[in-house]
Amino acid sequence: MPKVDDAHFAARRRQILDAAAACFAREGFHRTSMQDIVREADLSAGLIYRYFTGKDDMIAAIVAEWNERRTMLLGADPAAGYLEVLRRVGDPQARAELQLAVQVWAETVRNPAVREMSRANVDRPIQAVAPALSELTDEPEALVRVFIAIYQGLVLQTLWDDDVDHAAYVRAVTLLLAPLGFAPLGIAPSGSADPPPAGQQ
Amino acid sequence: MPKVDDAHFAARRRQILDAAAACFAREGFHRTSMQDIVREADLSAGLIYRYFTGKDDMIAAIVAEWNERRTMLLGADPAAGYLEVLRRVGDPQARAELQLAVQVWAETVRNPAVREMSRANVDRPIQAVAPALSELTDEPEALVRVFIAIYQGLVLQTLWDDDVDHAAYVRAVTLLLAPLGFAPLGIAPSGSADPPPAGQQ
Amino acid sequence: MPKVDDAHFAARRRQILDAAAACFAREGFHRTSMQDIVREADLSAGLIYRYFTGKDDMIAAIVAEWNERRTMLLGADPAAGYLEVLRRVGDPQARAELQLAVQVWAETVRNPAVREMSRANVDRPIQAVAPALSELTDEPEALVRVFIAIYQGLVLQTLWDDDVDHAAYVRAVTLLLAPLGFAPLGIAPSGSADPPPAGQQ
Amino acid sequence: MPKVDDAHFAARRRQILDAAAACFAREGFHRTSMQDIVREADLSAGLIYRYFTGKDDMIAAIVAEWNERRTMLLGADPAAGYLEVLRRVGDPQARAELQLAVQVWAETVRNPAVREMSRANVDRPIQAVAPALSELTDEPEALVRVFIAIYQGLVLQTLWDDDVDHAAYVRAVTLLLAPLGFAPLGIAPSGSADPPPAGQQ
DNA sequence: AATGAATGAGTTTTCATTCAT
DNA sequence: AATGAATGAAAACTCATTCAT
Repeated sequence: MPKVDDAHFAARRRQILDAAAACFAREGFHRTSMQDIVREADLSAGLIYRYFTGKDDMIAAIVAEWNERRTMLLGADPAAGYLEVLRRVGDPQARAELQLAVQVWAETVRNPAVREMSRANVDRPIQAVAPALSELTDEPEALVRVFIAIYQGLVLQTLWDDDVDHAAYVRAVTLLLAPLGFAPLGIAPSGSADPPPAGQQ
Repeated sequence: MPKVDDAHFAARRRQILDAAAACFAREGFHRTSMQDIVREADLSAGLIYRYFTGKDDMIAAIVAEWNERRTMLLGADPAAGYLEVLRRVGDPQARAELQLAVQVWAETVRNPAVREMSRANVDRPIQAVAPALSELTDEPEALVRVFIAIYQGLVLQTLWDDDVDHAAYVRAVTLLLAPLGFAPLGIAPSGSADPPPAGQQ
Repeated sequence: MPKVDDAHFAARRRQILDAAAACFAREGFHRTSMQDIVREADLSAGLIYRYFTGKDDMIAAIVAEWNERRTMLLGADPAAGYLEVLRRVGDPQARAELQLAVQVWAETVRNPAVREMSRANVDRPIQAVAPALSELTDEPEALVRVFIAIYQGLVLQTLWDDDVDHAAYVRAVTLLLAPLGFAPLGIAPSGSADPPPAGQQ
Repeated sequence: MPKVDDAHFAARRRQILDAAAACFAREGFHRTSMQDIVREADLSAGLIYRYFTGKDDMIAAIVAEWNERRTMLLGADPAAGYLEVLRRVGDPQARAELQLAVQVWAETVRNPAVREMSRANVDRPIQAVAPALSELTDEPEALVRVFIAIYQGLVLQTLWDDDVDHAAYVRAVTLLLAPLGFAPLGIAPSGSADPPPAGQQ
């Protein structure tokens, strides 16, 4: 087989990363053996090492890819993106992704590279959104952190309980945000509870 | 077995669990070898198996213990306990505990027993607190979930960034909760310790 | 099994080193797998790593031991020792040792630690014997080097030809050395050629 | 196959053998991977197998070639050639060749074909030179063996010590040979470059 | 009760070799 | 003729667990 074109190379890489991500999401990084990935990807052990130097390299690649996707989702309009991300958590199809996210979080503890990437995923929104919040509070960074936490916690709770009511969760979030007059996020207390007290900005 | 032996047994168990928890917090469950624990506990490899049937048993024991502590902290007065727990996240001494929490979260994905315990940690506050919130919203469960998420996300962000301003975070939380007139949690929108000023802002 | 006494430890180490040396002598360092050694020593793979960090560690230990033996042989009386060493080459029982020596020589090329040890095996005799030769030549170091080469070459040639006549070889050496009046080495042209010039001790 | 292809074939073979020899000299036969050779030769993995059946085949080819060169060097006039070979050891440019020689020596232990070739390298000079020495000793074979050993040992010692004084070594050799009136080898006890004093045969 | 030596299956990774293109 | 992607067996090394003492 002569040198294969870039498309093939990319497809193989995809195949490996997808297999790895599936395994990692299921069993975690360190309960997944290279053999597991080889089996899942249905190719030979040796081939993997032409694409990645080892498991850590694959972890890094997966986290980096994940970050890119996240950045793109939030990129254009962080406010709208945030809601989109929040809603996606409730999508049963996204379950593997949530599982993977939690594995990544655990990996941040011992893997500085992964930690930095995850941290960047928090810092970027802070940089992007905090200025717009400075009218509401003089500590806008903390407020963005709370938003992000609200997402992160939802991921965990969704994994632990199939019956989490995501619509209600989003409504509860809007209930909290409405009093801030949080138009920038496009959030309005539509589906639930009382309308925000009049007179509050 | 006389009383002394019970005490001895308990002390040994403690010694092992503490060593294991330290290792797990540092490296995660599945990067920690039994040898690591043996070394940390400074006892013999064989002895561990008289106290635990294997690594999974130790994980279960540690998660169970961790949950007990959590339950106790929140037990009496979940509202007051919540703030206490939130503040503890900022304590540099608690770092290992945060790291361990994240490892437990990752373990919930593949370990049903651990998942059930973690889920119970969410369900219990919901049972305890939701009724008190039903005046504020007709979906109080979701609101409690948000509170818990706010804690969970803070844990992650604290692990990723040494410079998280925990006081500001708590203030941001109070800022969100204030409009709800959230006296039950003892949260007030001012600095932190003061009682909520009448009239707000 | 509780901690075992030093004698047992030493015996195990011996067992491993002997097995390794046998394999190395037969197949060379890098054609010998750890499994080969495990099989030869008739113990488990894991155990080896309680005694040596890896194959390089075993190579180093074997070379070090070999050097010690060599040093001792030459130690007291280098001249007599030299002849003894030379004669040992002809002993069929020593064949494995010769084979091992050649493997060590090959290893010196890429392994600095082994190279230094082998070099020391040349430098030591030079330091010890050269002074005594300074009456015969003003370049005694070179003369010692020649003696050593005469040994090294004999090792090679013995490995290649079962019919090398070692006695004749030793006589040829004495034939060369006799004119130097080389009493210090205790060598006398007994079996061959001309008798040493009269008056020489 | 037209003539051009033969030339091309030979050139490719050269390219592979040179690359292999360089690798082997550096790391030894069994620490050199086919990939190493492929990289050094800058061609494809598959191609090698159109020229050699495998690594052992390449080793055999390299040893055979090496022996040819040696034979040629000594061929015409073993006596003159010997000194030339001895001097070449001191040439820093020849280092790789020395390293390769030692690897070949190690390989003789387990590879009968290589052993036979190396043995032939000793036997040939013995056949060629011993008769001329029979005036000096009735065991001329042993004497030739000593000469060869003097060369072999010098190779080793040169590899272990950059500061070996090769000129002094040659002088020490002549010092030993002088009493034999060893004109046939062209060796004279004076410095080195001078022609042998007249009157000597 | 306690030890830690011993095991052997399992892990990651490398390698010689093949073969479709 | 030449390529280099692909393979799968084997290498080095680790690990949870057992058990004789």
